[in-house]
Amino acid sequence: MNSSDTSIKIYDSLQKKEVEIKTLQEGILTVYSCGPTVYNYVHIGNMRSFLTADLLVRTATCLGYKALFVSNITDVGHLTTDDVADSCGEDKLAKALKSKEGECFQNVWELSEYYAECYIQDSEALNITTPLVRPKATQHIQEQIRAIEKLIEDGFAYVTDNAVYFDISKFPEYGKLSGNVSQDSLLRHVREVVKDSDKNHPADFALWKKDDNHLMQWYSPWGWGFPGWHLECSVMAMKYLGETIDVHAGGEDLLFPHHECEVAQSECLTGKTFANYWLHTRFLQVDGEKMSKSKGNFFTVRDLIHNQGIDPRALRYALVSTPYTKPFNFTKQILVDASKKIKRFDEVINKLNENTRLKSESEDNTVLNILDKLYSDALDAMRNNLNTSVAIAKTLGAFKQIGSNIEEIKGSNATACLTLLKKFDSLLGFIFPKMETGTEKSDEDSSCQISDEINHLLTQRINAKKEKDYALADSIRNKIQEMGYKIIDTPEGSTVERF
RNA sequence: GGCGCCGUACCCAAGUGGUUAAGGGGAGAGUCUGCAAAACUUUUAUUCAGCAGUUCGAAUCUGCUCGGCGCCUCCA
Repeated sequence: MNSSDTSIKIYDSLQKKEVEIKTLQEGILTVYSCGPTVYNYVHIGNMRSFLTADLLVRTATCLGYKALFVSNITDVGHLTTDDVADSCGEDKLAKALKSKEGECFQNVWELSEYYAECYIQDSEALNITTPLVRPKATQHIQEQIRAIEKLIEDGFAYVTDNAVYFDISKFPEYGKLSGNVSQDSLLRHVREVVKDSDKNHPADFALWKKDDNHLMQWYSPWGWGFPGWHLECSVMAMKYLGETIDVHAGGEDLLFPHHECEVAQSECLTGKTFANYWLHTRFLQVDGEKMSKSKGNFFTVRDLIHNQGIDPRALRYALVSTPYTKPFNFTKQILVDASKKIKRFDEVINKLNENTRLKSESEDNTVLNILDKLYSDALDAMRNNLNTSVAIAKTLGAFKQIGSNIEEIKGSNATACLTLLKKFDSLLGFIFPKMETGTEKSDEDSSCQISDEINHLLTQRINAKKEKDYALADSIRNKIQEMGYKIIDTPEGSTVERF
């Protein structure tokens, strides 16, 4: 690998090995990332998988690709038992409406609108690249109906009294993505829940459900009803990115049935490969266990950022600290470590900003050259299957480099360092704070809450120190610490900050 | 039952045929400091779950054993 190499390697779930991405069009990378079903706030596990797509897009962009990125919002059709091909069970949105949290909404439309908006806010907080389009399933019903009509016309789908189904026997490759090729594994869990005796094969999946009682329904050639969950992604990916896309990303759980079904219906629609590469993010665990509400180890992005005061950059740092190919064990410790690093970033950046105003004394570019090399190493790591662990190590190396030479880095050198750090930031996205639009309050928070009382104590301590009354100085420090602040003495004076 | 993953220091973790086996946390030492804290410098795995094999060469490939886990079942 050398610095002019712009190839990107990823682990492709279809080929089940690491491969180099050959884009369909030179210099353009199309990425479709499966977004959330908006029936609740997104949690950190959702975000980890969205972050994978984001990192791929960032890496490609840093390498000079034009990355075309689309990420959907599922706001209809995702049933609670979509696993089974029959798509029976309750609509997730309808179920959410009936739940306690759902009481404040007039209807499912309002509910999905609300959670979709929250999802976008949370994505932005975590500095996830804004997609070109965030298509919603409900805004693409006509496209889905047309796709179903074509599938029926071409003999890939059939109609029963209850639904329109995709006929998996017409697509011999069904199962190629998930490895669920045996009849046994296809049938295993379908048997118990067959609701439609007119189905050809129990594993045939629904493209359209006839249901004139559903809370969200549309009129179709097959009467009132709603689309199946899998079709929306096929239709929207093709609409915005073309019949074949380069990379399709999502959580590992989507591999089957969701992505398997997408492949089948898309490839039957167009006769072309749907996605050349499949990128699946492994699950996130919390303290070694699966994250679930019942275990009480369930974290939403909003809760951590807004209620627990976690810097969104620290959360982002933590969530990407282990490559997407490995399960990630989220712990409080990781978040604490990440927060410390972010704080350090800020300190270094502030100091650099101050130093830009000083006159540069030397023409020595050693540090800059080292930083340049570290950046190219980080980019190489990202090209190599999004190895965030190494990329982060290189980033920390850069900060260490600057930190140990900070007094010598002045003027144009300081400016050049900041420019380089911005390159690291465009790759990894957690170094510089996002420009806040007034919702974030952490800055004022810390300054506001340093009350007059504390400032008074601080002054008293400084005076005590001047008079070499260290016993008094220490007792004042203890007092301040009891109030939840720690003292930082610098050559320029003393300040406090929250623990 | 089927498919798949993982086991690297006290902890997290990168590394997938030849490297001094990254990086972070923790712990120890030093610089600075009245003392702390922070920061900086530095030390911390002759060894990669075990055994056998392939190879000039293995953490990395193959086989077996032991241990942990995921998916196929709500999920990103």
